[in-house]
Amino acid sequence: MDPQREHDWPSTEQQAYLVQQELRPLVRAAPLTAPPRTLAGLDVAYGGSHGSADDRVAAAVVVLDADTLEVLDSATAVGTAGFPYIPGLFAFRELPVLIAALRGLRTTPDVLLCDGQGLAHPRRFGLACHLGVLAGLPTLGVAKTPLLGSWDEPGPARGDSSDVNDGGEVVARVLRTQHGVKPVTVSTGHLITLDDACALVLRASPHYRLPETTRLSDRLSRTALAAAASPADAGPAAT
DNA sequence: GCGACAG
DNA sequence: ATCTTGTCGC
Repeated sequence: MDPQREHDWPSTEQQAYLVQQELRPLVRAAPLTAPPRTLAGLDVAYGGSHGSADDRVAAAVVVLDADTLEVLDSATAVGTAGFPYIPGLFAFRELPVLIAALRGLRTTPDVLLCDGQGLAHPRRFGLACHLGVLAGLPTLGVAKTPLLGSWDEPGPARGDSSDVNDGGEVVARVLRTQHGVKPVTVSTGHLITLDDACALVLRASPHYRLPETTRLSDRLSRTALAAAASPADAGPAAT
């Protein structure tokens, strides 16, 4: 009775690669069917001892009016990070709790603004693509730092941008959301064009480097994590 | 082979 | 992501 199997089962990491390979063809490069009326931001906060593969996490989703950026709906979920942080496999770490949070919404957002990459990924299937396919909604990725690719430094003005190239294709765009700030990296997730994705990110970032969707979901996920620290946690909770 | 590497 | 003091600037 060896503790190990005789046969070499695929490692968890290898299985994750296979899942991405299977799901990637489901991504649609189609444009938005209509101007979005609502935008949703998603983020995850981590707590407890870091580095561990099963720490406490809290996810938050905040739905905003696409024009006024007024908060229309929000939901949170707490859980466990059952997957380590591996660049390229980031989605497997945050997806479960993010999906749980999404299920707590009363409304269905028109577009999901994800905290990370979409197409700008080694296998062209980052978190935003993954989330788009699973939720069946238009998604885009807005990352604070690029994961790969090369690009020219964009101009200094708000709205200035430059295409990110990787392997001979444009996979993202670095976009200056405020004058003089470090650009964010925007890439398509699902059912949206890169032009529309950048326009939405810019519209959602009237005051700061990061869009309000990201800032609000970041804040909410942290408070949700703190609130769930003492009591025995429950499932998704709507606000 | 070596280094880099979303959050 | 998270751990953290002081510091620059409006």
